[in-house]
Amino acid sequence: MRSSTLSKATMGRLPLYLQFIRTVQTENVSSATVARALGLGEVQVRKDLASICPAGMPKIGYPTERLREDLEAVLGMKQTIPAVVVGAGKLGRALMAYDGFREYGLEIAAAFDTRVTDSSHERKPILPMEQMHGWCREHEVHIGILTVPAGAAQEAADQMVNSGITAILSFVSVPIRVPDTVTVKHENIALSLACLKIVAGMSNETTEEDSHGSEDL
Amino acid sequence: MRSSTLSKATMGRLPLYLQFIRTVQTENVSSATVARALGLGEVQVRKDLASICPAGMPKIGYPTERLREDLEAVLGMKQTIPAVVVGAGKLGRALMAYDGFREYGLEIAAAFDTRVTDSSHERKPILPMEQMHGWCREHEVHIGILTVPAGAAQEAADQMVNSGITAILSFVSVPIRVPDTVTVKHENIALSLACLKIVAGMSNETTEEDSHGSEDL
DNA sequence: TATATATCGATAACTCTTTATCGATATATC
DNA sequence: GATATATCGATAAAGAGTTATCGATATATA
Repeated sequence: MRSSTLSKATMGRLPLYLQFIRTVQTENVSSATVARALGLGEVQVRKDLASICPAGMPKIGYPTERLREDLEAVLGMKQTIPAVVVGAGKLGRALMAYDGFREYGLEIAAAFDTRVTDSSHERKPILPMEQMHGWCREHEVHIGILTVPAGAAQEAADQMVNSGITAILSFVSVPIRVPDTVTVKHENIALSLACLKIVAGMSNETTEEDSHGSEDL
Repeated sequence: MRSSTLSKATMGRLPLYLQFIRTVQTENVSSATVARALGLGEVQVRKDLASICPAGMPKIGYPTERLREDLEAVLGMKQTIPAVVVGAGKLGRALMAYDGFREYGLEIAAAFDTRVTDSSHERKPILPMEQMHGWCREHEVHIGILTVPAGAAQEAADQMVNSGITAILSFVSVPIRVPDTVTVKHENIALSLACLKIVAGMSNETTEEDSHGSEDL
């Protein structure tokens, strides 16, 4: 199992590196530069980058172009693959319109909803749920974004799984049950804000001890 | 309370517990039940809960009501505090309409944008950026959600800081620079999806050598 | 009352992640 | 060519987080 020594933690930082590397203009970039820009430890950056790009050179750093390519390769951004949105409410439609996905090799191809509202002014089709199965099979879509109301989440998820979706990004605040073969990632925005509230010390209970400014959680 | 023994990891799970506890109907709930429901380890749940609720009893479990209260207390949900949205685009307006924040003691009070579009049909005001400073000071708002285009992010963030915002939830994909006194949490949706793409094994780039299915991340 | 059982809390063992240290090397300067 | 310096990769140490184990205890049952 020595094929990918990429730990979860490292994996989570790779997109961050890519984001920054894309802004670098110089031919080479050192771990120290990256570390400073992203507020990470220099050694950590070196360790992360070494694990995916063997082109680092003493005194020089990493060749920017090569590093970017390697990052994109590992992150699977060479090709753009399609995703669907399930639940064409406000959030769902906002995500459809969001063009930031392309940078990461993803494209939202369509949305599905039980109530098909007017989608004539949208650039991408909003289709009735009944068509999801056929549509996803036909277009070989395996990634779905779930943005339905909590009450409809489980049923929608079931239909997604049934349609061949194997990876779900859920914005629903309740947990959903899926087979082991399907991966679910919850993106609880309210929860994120709540954490921020805590971190920012707006709740009487503060974790007052880490003074070295790393502000994740 | 001096219980600053709450690790980041634990902190991140507390809202998850709260979410589930709120659905529990029985008078008491055991760590095993919670663990099963959330797919966590039984011991881990016990450790987490023990750190915030001393009312666990052998053979009984935790008193549901008491546990909920303690969770809400630690998470600072006793009182609802206001937040503002900066950038009233599609995502910004979708977040304004999202009512899941209240469950976590947060409420979006208003939005600000450079171009003030028609907000007469919105329940909450969308105001011009120029008014942010005064408005936030007057209403004592210290949490902001940043949903402007990447190019406008830094300037908007500066204005937020200047308006007294000390915690920012950013949906912008570029890093923003803020003083040390301000906490920023990035919520990169595209990035989340990208990770999912990797996890779901759609980027055949991860395991080139023989792999035994090391399913990390 | 005695025994059995479910469950907690604490300690310890383990694993994962981060940080520190150090020798090696590419380039620059003398 | 010799020396200095920036930077890498590797190894080791330290720190966090997770999982396993075990004794203690509240209730149930005989």
